[in-house]
Amino acid sequence: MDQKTEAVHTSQQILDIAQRLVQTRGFNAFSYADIANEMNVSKASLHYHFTSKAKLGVMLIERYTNDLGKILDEIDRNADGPIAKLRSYVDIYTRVLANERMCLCGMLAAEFVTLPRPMQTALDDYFEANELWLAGVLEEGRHAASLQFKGSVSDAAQFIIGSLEGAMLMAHSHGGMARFSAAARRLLADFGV
Amino acid sequence: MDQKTEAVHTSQQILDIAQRLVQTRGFNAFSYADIANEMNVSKASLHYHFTSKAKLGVMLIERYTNDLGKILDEIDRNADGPIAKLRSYVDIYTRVLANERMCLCGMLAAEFVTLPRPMQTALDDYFEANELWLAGVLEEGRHAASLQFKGSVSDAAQFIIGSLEGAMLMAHSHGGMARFSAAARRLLADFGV
DNA sequence: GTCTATAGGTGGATAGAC
DNA sequence: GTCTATCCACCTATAGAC
Repeated sequence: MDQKTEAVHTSQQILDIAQRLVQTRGFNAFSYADIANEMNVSKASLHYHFTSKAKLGVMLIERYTNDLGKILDEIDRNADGPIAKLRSYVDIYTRVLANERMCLCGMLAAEFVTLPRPMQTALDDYFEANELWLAGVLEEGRHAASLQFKGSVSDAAQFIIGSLEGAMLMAHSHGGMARFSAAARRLLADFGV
Repeated sequence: MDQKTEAVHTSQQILDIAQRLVQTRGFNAFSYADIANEMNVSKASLHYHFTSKAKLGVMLIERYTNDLGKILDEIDRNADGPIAKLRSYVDIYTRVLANERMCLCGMLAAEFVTLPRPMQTALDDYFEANELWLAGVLEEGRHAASLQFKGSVSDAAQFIIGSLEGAMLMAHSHGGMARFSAAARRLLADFGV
């Protein structure tokens, strides 16, 4: 492996570990030392790849948003209709929780006021992306009469996001996967799924 | 005011400030220094009232749980039937958010794995108290046919708690009170309210 | 009950050698 | 790219005077 490949690889590994730490402990409760210990490198090495914790945080959110985009694209390509899309969307959360993690951005939402501005902005983008995609699915479902719900699609989209994040938050600390699954089933049922 | 009264007053004031800081910033993102600055006393004085941050945290949760108990008792005395009780329960969250705060225990739930054991245990008790009370209301409402929902009362109670905490979490950082109110309306509607 | 002073640790970040 | 060494700010907590 040449230097550049190695560099990319290291950066990715740092992001992977940092992401897991944020998803389990939160942004304010992990440190460069945590990552350094796990990788058996010095803290200074990490600063070579990410000059500040704030920038590392922004990169985490942007990568997470990007990964979500790819998943949503794949759902759009493969899922057969709004009901399947909604189910697949819920499955995203299920898989995260199965890894004993919180949604990265749900965790960061709790810490929102303590985060540096650039991270707050990146968070806004993440949730907006979720909302826009969901609104599209709901609109499609309403038009095809395969989904039943009242009110605006954006209100409904925001409700779904909030309920899933909240169910995840509670399941992560109290009740585990069984609790989340029950909540997800009930939520889907509210939309006729 | 004698010494004892003064002591109680000071402890309460510390708890009040600490509670607000946890509700807005989280347990890991506030310090004795924050409280000391606000009260114009030294950090050491605070340690006289609460020897450790962990104990302060436990006291916060216990007081919060206690206050909730009083509110629920009052709802039980004054509210006319399950529908009114459910509405009043949602209003508790609304009032917290109107103060530009998160639910104390919702915030702590996000930080759960980083909290000292005694705080985790106290958190369990808080959510169990919510769930038990809600389950009672739901049972009553199902029996009187004033509330409509499927599945077990405890699943439904857990769903309500998760959805409200999640709606609050999202509203706190994105969308504000309007977003929470819309979510609360939709949630109540799902139970025929 | 409150203070000053301080201990002992950890945080993020930088300089400069290799 | 990684290291050691170091800085400075902040953290929780304690000792001891008042």
